[in-house]
Amino acid sequence: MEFVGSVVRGVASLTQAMEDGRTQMVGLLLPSDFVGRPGRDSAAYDVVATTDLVMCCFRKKPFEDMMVRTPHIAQRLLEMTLDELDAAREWMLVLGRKTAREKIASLLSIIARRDATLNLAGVEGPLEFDLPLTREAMADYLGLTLETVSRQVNALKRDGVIDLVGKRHVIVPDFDRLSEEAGDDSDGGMLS
Amino acid sequence: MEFVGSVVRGVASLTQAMEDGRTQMVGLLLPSDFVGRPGRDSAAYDVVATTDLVMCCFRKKPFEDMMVRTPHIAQRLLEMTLDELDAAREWMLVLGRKTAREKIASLLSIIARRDATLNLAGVEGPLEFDLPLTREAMADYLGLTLETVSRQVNALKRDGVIDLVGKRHVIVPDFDRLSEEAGDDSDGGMLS
DNA sequence: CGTCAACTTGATGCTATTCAACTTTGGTGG
DNA sequence: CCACCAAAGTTGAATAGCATCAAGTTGACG
Repeated sequence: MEFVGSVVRGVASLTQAMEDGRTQMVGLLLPSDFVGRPGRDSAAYDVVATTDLVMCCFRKKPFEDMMVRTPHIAQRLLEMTLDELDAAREWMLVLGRKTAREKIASLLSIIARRDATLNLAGVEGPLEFDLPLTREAMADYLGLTLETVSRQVNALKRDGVIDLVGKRHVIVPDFDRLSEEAGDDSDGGMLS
Repeated sequence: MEFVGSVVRGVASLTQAMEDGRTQMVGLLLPSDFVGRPGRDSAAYDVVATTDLVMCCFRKKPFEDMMVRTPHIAQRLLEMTLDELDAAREWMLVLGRKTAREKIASLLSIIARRDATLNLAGVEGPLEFDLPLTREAMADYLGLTLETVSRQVNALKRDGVIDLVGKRHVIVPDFDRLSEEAGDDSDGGMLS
């Protein structure tokens, strides 16, 4: 990898594969995410664009030089890396302990939240967004098969947790309901 | 969390839990690992010692001040965090895509490797170490139940991949064999 | 020698996978 | 404009793998 940079528009995925073809997505790169590993040569993972993608890139070497000269940048990068580490660990809980339905709900919840904050919408009222992933990509992210993804997405639709327009456009009428389904259950017992 | 520090002796675990009790270990802290989150107050996870533990601690505030004054430290910390991120992502593949048997083999493989590098032993000949984790802790790390852990550990023993002395002391006669079982299959096809 | 936590083992059921067929969608060229 | 195709997605039936529940067993320690 000759470059580092950050995603401006579109979605890319970071995947890891075994020789027999089993694949796990280990990172979802949405707009504003940083890509690359200053101080490392090894490209440990495959980076693949899953939609049309616009990135803002720097040659790695000059960037690293700048890092050494500008302590602020290293500190900012450390913060971003800690955020990524948090995200990775949150995802470990999803992969290790959640059911298929909860996994789907978790993914939709994350994308919805990201999309909402980016599009300056409040968390009130129905959220709405396009899935930037195929069913197969979702399966690779969630540690499921694409068939199971399909079944559970449609189950959530049948149960009114989400609504679908076509196969990719998702409407979330009640975000708290989705969070419950994800097992995140943020609010606990709100009133009394 | 008032402190940051690093593990000197013993093992601690970083876990995340859902309200209903499901638990996922998101990090295994072995000697030389760093603990804590400079620049963050939130204690996002539970840190629990799983054996007797000796740590080398600093109060967080002075440590952060030192970080600002000494760019080197921030850069070293960034490297360590990137390593942790790699480890977390490797573990995502384990959690998402590996079978119970492969998960067990992966865990043993990691502990064996860590233990070997720490005890300055080569990777040749039989490796030998004590499991620093109960079956339940292993289950929480692997996203399995403790019963499945027990069954698969004993299956690996029956198949001669490992040998057990008591319930905790593990002997690995052939590390490559263990790697194969873990699905890591490093060597591929060595001779022709 | 009794007790408790860690661990093992067995029987059963459920969830997600597997394999296979089928449908929908969007794009291409006749 | 429509027939055709490939890629994406859906659906069904059968099965495997792990979870669950329920007894046991072992080993360390008072």
